[in-house]
Amino acid sequence: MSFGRRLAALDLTPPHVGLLRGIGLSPGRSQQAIAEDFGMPPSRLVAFIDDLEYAGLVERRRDPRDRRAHNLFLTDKGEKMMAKIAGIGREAEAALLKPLSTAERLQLHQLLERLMSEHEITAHPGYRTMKPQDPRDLDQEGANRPS
Amino acid sequence: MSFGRRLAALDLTPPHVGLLRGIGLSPGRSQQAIAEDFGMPPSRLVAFIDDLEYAGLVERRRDPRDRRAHNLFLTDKGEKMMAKIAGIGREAEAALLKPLSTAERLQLHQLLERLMSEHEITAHPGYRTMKPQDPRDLDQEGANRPS
DNA sequence: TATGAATGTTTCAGGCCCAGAATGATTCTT
DNA sequence: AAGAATCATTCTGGGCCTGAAACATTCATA
Repeated sequence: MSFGRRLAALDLTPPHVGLLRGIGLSPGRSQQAIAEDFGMPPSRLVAFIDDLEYAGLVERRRDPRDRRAHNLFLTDKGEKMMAKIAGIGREAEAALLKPLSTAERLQLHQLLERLMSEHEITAHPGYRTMKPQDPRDLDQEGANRPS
Repeated sequence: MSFGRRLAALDLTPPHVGLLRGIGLSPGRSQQAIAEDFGMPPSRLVAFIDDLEYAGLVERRRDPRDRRAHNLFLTDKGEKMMAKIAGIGREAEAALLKPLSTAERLQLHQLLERLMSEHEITAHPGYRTMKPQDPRDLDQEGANRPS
C-alpha cells in the first residue's frame, strides 16, 4: 500500500505529516517561523496546527518572552506518531523498490540524488519540511517520501 | 523551466493537457467515455471541455446517431498545440536530465520503467490519459483531517 | 404509437481548500 | 505614554470538486 493511503488511514494528510516532522526536528519555534519554512501563509498554518493539536500530536505554548507568539512542540503522542510514520515510510519504500535488486536500488538512489542536488530540489513539495539546503533533509528520506 | 510552468504560460493545466492528448489519441468519443477513461465524473469534465473549446483546441460535435451525445475532436489548432506541447515536453525532459550522461539517462529510464510496469502505473496522475486498472494508483484521498 | 424508464450532458448546490485583508492582543520605539 | 510594528487568529471571497437535480433525447414495451 502506498505511503499516502496509509497516512490517510491514520487521518493524516501529507502536509500534516510534513509539519509534524518539521516541528519534531526543531521544536519550540513560532508558528510564523514554521509557516515561513514551509512556504505557507501563517493564516493557513493555523488550521493545520488546530488539527494536530486537536489530535493531541502537537502543543502550542505561549512564548514567555513574547506572549503574542505560540511556540510549537510535539507531545509524547506526537513523538510516537512520528516513529510510526517513519516505519510506514520504510515499509512503503521497501514495497516500491521491491522489484529492484540492492545494486539497482543504490543506482536509482544515486541518480535521483544527483538530479535533486543539481536542480536544488530538496523534497516533494507536499512533504516539504525544511527550508531548502538543509542537509539533514537528505538523510532521512525514508520517512518522508511520496509512495 | 519546468514542464508545468511552460504549460501555465500557454494557459493550460496538466489536466487540460492530459485531456487534449486523450482526445487526440482516440478522437470522436463521447464525453462520458472520456470522463470514464480519466476517472472523473462527467459533470467535472464539462468545465474542462468548455475551456478547451473556448480556446479553440477542441470541438464538440453532436453524434448523429445519438443526438444526446457530444463527440470530441481536436481542431487543427488543437493538433498544432499538441505538437507544440510535445516539443515542450522534450525540452523540459532534456533540461531535467542534463546533469546525467547518456548512459545514466538510459539507466534511469530503465529503472523507472521497471518500477512502473511492476506497479502497473501508466503515467503521472496529473497527466493520466488512460484508465488505470487499479484505483490504488490514484491516491487522491480528498479531504481528510486528523480527528 | 404512446408512455415511462434510461441515458448523455449540463446546471446547480454545497463543501473544502486556499490567499490575503482585517482584527485583537502584545511588544517595540521614541 | 502613544503610536507603529508584530504574532496569531478570524473573516471574506474565489477556485475546484462531487453528487444531485434538470433537460433533451433515445430506448423498451405494451
